[in-house]
Amino acid sequence: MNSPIRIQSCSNCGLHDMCLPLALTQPEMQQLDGIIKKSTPYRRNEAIFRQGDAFHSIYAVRAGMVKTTVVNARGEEQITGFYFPGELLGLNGLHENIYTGTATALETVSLCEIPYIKLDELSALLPELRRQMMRHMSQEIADEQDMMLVLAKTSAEERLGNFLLRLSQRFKRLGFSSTQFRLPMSRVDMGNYLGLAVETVSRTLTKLQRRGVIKIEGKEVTILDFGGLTCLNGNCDEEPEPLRIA
Amino acid sequence: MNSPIRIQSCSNCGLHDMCLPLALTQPEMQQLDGIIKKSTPYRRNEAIFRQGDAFHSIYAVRAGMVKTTVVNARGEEQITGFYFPGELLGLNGLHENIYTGTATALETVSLCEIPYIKLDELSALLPELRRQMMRHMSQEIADEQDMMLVLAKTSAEERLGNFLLRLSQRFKRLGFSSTQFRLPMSRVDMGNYLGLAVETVSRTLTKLQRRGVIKIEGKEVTILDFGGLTCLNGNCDEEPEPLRIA
DNA sequence: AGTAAAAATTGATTTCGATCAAGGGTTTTA
DNA sequence: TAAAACCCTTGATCGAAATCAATTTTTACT
Repeated sequence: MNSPIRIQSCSNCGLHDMCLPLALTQPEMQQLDGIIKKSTPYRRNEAIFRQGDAFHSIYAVRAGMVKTTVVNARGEEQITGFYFPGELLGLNGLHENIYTGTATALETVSLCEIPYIKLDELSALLPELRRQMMRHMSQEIADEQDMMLVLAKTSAEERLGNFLLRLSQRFKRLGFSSTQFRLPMSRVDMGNYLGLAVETVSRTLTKLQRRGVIKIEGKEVTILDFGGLTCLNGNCDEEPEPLRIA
Repeated sequence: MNSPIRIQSCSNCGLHDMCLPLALTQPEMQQLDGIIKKSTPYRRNEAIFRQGDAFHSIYAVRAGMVKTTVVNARGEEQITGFYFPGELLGLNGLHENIYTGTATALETVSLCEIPYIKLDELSALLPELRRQMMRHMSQEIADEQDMMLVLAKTSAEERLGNFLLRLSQRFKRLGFSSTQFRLPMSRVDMGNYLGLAVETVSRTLTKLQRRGVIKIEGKEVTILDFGGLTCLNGNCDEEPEPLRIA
């Protein structure tokens, strides 16, 4: 039913499958084991770290999905990202040694914990891992800038289309079907992330379904027409077909 | 008239004033000089790097202000940030060796260029500089997440209020007045950054002025009531005074 | 299994900000 | 110093999505 996405542990770094192909010697592997802790699993809705907590670790997702949120002074909450296996959590904690957001498990989640104080030690041992981490940070900056564009400039339909496409790509990268997958988050969460009311999310999904671009049954999504979705992002010449109401 | 904000070069790292207080020996300083290039000044509207260019360098702003933009497939452009002296440009280029955005000088700008291929060399020479860079990246991630919240959840008034406050803080950090400063960007740019139409920016600034929170004459801003602005961000108990039309 | 609680859908109405339109200012450039 | 290009402001209208409201479906719990 609600089984989390699970991937094999990376045979090179022991973190996850998405690692660089590092060529490690046996003693290096053992050293690594002493630094990186495999955490006990987190359950649905359990917090991994909270906004304002003292920063102590970066986490790599091994299985399951995680959301991160920030809260402003007025108490409004914004989901800032969904994290898949192979992605890193807590990168925004380094600059002032405080987590600037909260990470919550969307389902049963298992993680690797990399204590911050071991980071230099780790860097020395594995310079490639450090570079990898910087690439992850760079990726996150680029992704968030794209998200700013989405939030500032696009319609509800475009946002949902873009969102589904990006989910699809990530499932594909993990070796799962890119045309059929299970949404790990609620409609409320989608709306929160995309800056839309739940009602708008629901209506828009229905609209896309009527148009024959997707099929959606509860949390199960099937993408029927990638072209139609890509169109919404402007990657096509013609405008999408206007909805013809029966 | 249009003189860029200029700060003294950092006596430690030679990059800028905002650096960590690094204790460098004379030979270390000389090595650094060979790695970091002081670029020729860029003029208003000149591009420093463009979206899609091969990634080659990270830049530190020494004087003047810079904006960065991303463009989506439909050709819509979004300003993703304004960069002040002491801040780093190009951090989003590392992950796939391509700049994922464009950086443009808002006024005459001088920069330090740190070639990417020298980055490892530099890291070895100055581990503290590497940590500093990671902190900058972390800061950028956190800032952008805050911006996502602003774009997804707040009204035009709140966005402008938040924007002016953050500008004010940055001017203060550079040793300038936090209550009176010159906006380095046009109303169009503000609107673009904040996800608002120019007309809305203009109207909202007028409204804030009528309410006596700010005074604005062209590009010169005076903040008259910090409390009033902070209120807009939810950092106060009472709601802001509704505008009483004369 | 049965019930309570939570999540999702659909409809009606309202609202904030986009868009359209026009006029006045202010820098550039020749 | 003209004129051209751009920038800013204000007004009127319109529309996409928020909000309010009600029902149905799904999930969680005893």
